[in-house]
Amino acid sequence: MPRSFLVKKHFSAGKKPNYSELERQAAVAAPLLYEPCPLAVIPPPEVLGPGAYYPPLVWDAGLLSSLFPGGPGSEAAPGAGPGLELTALSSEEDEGKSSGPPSPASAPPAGERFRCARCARAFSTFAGLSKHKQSHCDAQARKSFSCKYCEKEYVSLGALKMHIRSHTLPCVCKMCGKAFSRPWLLQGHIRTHTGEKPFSCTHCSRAFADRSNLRAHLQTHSDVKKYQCKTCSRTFSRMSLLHKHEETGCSGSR
DNA sequence: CTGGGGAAGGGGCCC
DNA sequence: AGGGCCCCTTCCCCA
Repeated sequence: MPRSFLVKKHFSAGKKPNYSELERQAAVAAPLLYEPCPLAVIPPPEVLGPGAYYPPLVWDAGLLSSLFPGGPGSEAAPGAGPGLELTALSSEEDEGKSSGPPSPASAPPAGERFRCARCARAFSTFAGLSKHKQSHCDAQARKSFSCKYCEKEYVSLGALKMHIRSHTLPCVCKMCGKAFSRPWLLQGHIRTHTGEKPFSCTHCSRAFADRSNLRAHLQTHSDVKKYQCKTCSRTFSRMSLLHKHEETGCSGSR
């Protein structure tokens, strides 16, 4: 799944929000910053000001259903409360509904629209796929919690629920409307508005909003980097740098 | 081109 | 069972 899967972005690619502008607004909107889960809670322009306000593109059930007819949100009762919509988890629905919104770009041929995530065998109907899934051995059958929005399967309901949050994105930033799957992801995002950087480097004066980024930074202080090219023995502070090095063609010497 | 920072995603573990 | 947190990873952008 792409990193940005279903994450609502309100600024065009290549453009970052004006954080300094947002920071100024943060003082005004601070009490509105974090709302654990409810949806559709973007303050009006008069509250946030033009710098922080984005059009009402809240990633809620209504938008989901408009984008994915028959997909996320379309089955939620009109009066259903906001927040995490997990009604989709009932075994009843999991059995009878097709998996979620197929990507238009990756839509398979009509004859194999339903593919078994286990053995990749394709079926023209969901019923055929369901029947096929039951034919798998017991050990495989134990991994029986299937996502209705995609074809991922999990061994536990908890794991499935966690995964489904990545489809429903119940945590919405009140500053910019961006939606996240988990509250702590939203908290990390809010730091981009507030400028809070609670993770400090013990070797230099730099501070980071994210622990993982601090960890990556600490590698820059290390003489021996963590990731080594098997061909030329050159070391890198990040795996991504090593991958990039390998992709661009390691010459085999340093 | 390379290295580094920033932001974000997911799985797994613990309480 | 659910939430919080940790860790790892990826992607984008910039110097």
